[in-house]
Amino acid sequence: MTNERYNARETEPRWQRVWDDKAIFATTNDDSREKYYVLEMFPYPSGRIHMGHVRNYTMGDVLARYKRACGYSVLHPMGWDAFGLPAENAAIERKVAPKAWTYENIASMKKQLQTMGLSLDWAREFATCDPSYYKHQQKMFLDFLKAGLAERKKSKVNWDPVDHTVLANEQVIDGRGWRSGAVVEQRELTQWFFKITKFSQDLLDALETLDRWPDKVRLMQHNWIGRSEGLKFEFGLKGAPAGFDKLPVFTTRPDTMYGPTFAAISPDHPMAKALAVKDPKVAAFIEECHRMGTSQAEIDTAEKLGFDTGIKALHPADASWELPLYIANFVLMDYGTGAIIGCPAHDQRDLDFARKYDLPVLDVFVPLDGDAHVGTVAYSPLKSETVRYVRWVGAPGVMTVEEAMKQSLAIFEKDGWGKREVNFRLRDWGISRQRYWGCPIPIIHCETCDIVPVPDTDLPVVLPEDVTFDKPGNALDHHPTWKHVTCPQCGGKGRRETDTMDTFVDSSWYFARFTDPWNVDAPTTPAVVNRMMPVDQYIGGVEHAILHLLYSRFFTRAMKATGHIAMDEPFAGMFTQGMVVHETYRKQDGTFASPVEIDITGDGTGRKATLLTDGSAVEIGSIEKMSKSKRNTVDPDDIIGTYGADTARWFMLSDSPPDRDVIWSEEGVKGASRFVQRLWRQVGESAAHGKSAPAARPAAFGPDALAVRKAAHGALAKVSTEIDKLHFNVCLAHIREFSNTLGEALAKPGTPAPDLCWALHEASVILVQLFAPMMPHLAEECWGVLEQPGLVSEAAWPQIEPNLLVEDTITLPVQVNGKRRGEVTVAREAPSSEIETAALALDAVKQALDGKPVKKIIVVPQRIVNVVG
RNA sequence: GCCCCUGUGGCGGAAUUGGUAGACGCGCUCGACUCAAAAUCGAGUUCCGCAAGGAGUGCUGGUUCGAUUCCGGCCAGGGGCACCA
Repeated sequence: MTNERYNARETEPRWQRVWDDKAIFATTNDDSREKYYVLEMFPYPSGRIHMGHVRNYTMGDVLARYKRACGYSVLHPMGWDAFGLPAENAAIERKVAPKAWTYENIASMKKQLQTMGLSLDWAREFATCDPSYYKHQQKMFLDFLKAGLAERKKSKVNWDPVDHTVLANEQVIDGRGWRSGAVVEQRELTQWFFKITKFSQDLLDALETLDRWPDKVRLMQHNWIGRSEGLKFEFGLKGAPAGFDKLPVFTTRPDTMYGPTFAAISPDHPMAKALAVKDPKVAAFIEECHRMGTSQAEIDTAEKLGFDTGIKALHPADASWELPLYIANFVLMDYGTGAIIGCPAHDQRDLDFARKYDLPVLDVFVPLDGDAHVGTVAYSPLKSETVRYVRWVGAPGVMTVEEAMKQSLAIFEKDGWGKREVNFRLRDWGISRQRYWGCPIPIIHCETCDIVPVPDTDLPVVLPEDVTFDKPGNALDHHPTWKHVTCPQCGGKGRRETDTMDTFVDSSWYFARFTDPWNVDAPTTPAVVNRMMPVDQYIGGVEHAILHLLYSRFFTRAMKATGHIAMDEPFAGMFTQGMVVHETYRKQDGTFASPVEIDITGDGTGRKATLLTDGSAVEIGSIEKMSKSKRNTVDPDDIIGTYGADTARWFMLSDSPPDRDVIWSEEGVKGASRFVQRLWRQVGESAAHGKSAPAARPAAFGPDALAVRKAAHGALAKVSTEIDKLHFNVCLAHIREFSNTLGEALAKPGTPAPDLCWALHEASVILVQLFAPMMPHLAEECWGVLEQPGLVSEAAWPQIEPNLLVEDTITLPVQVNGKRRGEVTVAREAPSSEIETAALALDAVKQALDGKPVKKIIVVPQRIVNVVG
């Protein structure tokens, strides 16, 4: 028996070295066992890991270690999402080269990750800024180009004036750049795009098949893709400029075609531009529209503005029905056709516009009172006197909006005025970034040949390292020589594309690269990638629910189309973990204090915080996401240094369900630390009993030994199913419960009988295996104490003895009229009649019935008895 | 505005998917050890009540022998999308 406290600082590095020396977490690609691919979202090498990483990688590690024990060939790799703006900012602020800065950060973060004891296959490690990685990305870009999945087009882009770069729609949040927070401007630029919209319908449909994804994420993607069905038709035009004799329009409300009073086009519509050339008033109006901001507040408060062009739009059903055509600021060019039909009675925006410009409101259906009738309003009989054209099939009367839309759409299609069309909100993915620290786009612009792909033999196009950041904008573009090349086609003067790829491209296929990062000739090795992919369980933050996950789904499809992979979906299972949050502390001057700067006294309700330096009071504030600005971060190094990685890992998993936020608290960590010591003690005591246990398994077990064995195998069964469901908090509760039971058995006075000794030792071995995925270092140490062969990290998951999971006698609760009054203990297979008799014989039941006759007895086998009086 | 999720002790949360509500942990209370404190260990801890007993899963109706679980209405908190026609 050992009385020494468990010393994580000594054991953890030791076991990490053992695992490393034996390379037990290396995965070979020719393993014949069934594969299981566990992946956590790889980190950006900012320099330090934070608690979010600790949580993310602990979850993945538990699963990886568990699946390994279950006999799978587990792939669990790690790498670095290494391109991005912070490296350039560091270059500007600290005069270090982006490359050097990035690789130094990788080195120090890797060291930190290694102290966590993760079961990673480091042999597969790469950074996306390695030329050996982005070489293949450039190749795939060219493949996509050939396959029509990438193209160059002029487009209005979101321009971030602070970062001096273009942003994808997905990267603009409330009209601001996702990184800089600057108000985004609209600019017209020629850009490279990935044609994600080619897969709009497929990306939407396939969401149905992703049954191991959170509903929330699927829903978000569903809405983001934004499919809407409607009618596309054309207005005839009177008085339009040359070349515009028809105006195509898309509407999702064909039923409102009976009551339009105007038509409108976007200020960016080609016809508006044509008008502006001739009419300075139009030009001025368009200019005014463009001045309007795109921020949320500005859009909310923006007034509807319109300019009457004098042109008449002719209703497709009746050319004599002329509608005034406006240029209107609220019409978007990039949705539908950039033109709308205005029916003020049934659209709030149209109504606002009509009121402002004094246009009639023709109610198609019900009398108008106040706001426009939208949504699922029931339809009243049509009022032909207010409607210029009515041809309704079926009985006029009450019908739902859906029904009205369906019927009117059918009429319009039948009469040939328009066609059913599907529109998506999803836009093509603009990938050009005017930044240095990214993957170069392998294109040469030639004066005679125009766009020329860099020949495969010249790949990778490597980033130059001698760059300066003394002026704003793209350092790559500023480089004196890099971009000047000869055209590979004509040998004439050429210029390299100086835009680099959006860093989301880098992270859109790294999971596939992990399957064979050694392949120098191709991005993937088909035989390998098609065996190892898809990722069986992907784990990461919900903040990537749309961007990264949607791009990866697109990229996998594009890789399939170009022969680099044979599947559509990269992630069979997806899990979004919650954040790590912490209390905030506010000093008297209003600034925040860090947890290490304060001292907390008092109990749960009367807790008081004071500043360590001068003892002044500190206000304990709200619980927030850990952030530098709130100064409520906790450094993983400090925690691991003080308590050990196992304690940190255990606490990360214990308190909250993994998909919800977890509150990091000093008390909680201490609780985890206590448990580590408790386990160490229990295992020590059990090991001592093990020494006096018979070598062979006893033929029979007494009641005490049986109880211990039942607890062990019960816990084994529960823990197994809960890990599979990623319910780590529940899983840990079961382990603690089992430890409590074992503790009680160990605390019993007297010398245990041989069969109990055997059972205690068996139970301890199982206990150690159960917590090994969460606390692997402690488990290895205990494994040795219990004199088990080899490493627990390589041991097979224990076999459940099913006969220990069923009880011969069971205790059933007895209710009277739904209220619990007592319980009966009966044989598991006892017939209902016997249970009824036993239940009615209970004094408490008789008392509760109070002499009333029994109307009915419900016996649910092995569950409950309910006596209805 | 549209769409979605969540409401359980002082706190984080369990509950075999309709069957003993509060597992497990944190905190707290009492006790042991100690000159004392920390640490550790043990007992208790949903609320009201001395007790018998009663109430109780945001509120409110309903279905059911039985509802935290299913259905309707409301309230509160959180998230996503948004001049998308």
